[in-house]
Amino acid sequence: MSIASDLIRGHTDTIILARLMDGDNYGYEINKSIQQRTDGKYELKEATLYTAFRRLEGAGCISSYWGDEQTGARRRYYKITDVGRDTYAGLISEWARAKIMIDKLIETEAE
Amino acid sequence: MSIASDLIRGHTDTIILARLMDGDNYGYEINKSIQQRTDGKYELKEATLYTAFRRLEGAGCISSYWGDEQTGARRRYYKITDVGRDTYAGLISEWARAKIMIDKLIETEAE
DNA sequence: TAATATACATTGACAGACGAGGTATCTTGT
DNA sequence: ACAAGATACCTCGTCTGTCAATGTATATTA
Repeated sequence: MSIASDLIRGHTDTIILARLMDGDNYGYEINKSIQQRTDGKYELKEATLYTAFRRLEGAGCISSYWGDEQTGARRRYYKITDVGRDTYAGLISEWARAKIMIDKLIETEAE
Repeated sequence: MSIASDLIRGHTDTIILARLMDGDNYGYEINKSIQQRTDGKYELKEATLYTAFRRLEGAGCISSYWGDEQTGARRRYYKITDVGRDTYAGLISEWARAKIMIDKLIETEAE
């Protein structure tokens, strides 16, 4: 069973930044690694992915450059910036707090 | 520090259904109990709250009736339906799975 | 040579959150 | 008496993020 995308919404940037914390990477490969990590249960839709790249680049969290592949389709690589690293750290700790808060909110009264 | 609403998005319905699992209640009071549970860190904005009531009622998850207060402002009470209880159970288990999935996705490679 | 995979990108529609604004009643302080 | 604030409801219009649909181009494989 798949997960409603509204539950993932708000994590897209964190997910992408996490992948770039592991090193420079390009869109298609990033999405593949997301699918692998979730055993195919989740993938970012391409439109969502590229929208997020634009957003993150506009915010100064990532920078991009074209790869120098001699063969195959061109690849645009992304690199996380210092701002991006700070943002990532902040999002991680926010998630930790949000998890606890949501759990509290969706609990029913003890019986 | 407050929590980005995009992290809560997708939980609004679950949060409301959880409160109604504890018994019939009305909008203003539901929102108060949400604030109390989070020590004031979170509240549903009124527009969000009433939008969600309409959505949940339209989906058959809740029903509503006017309270018979003799004094003070009128109150519209909501009651969870059987469909709502099933929906709540489904959302809870989906959240459990989503939490695990998100944690996997925002982790960086082990070093 | 057709299909599939790789790899990028944009457009337009849609849904949920929410600021701003509105209505009405009751209580409390001055 | 009267203003301010709390209680309690509601809607409209805007914004943002997601995503289906669509398009481009190259390489591999059946």
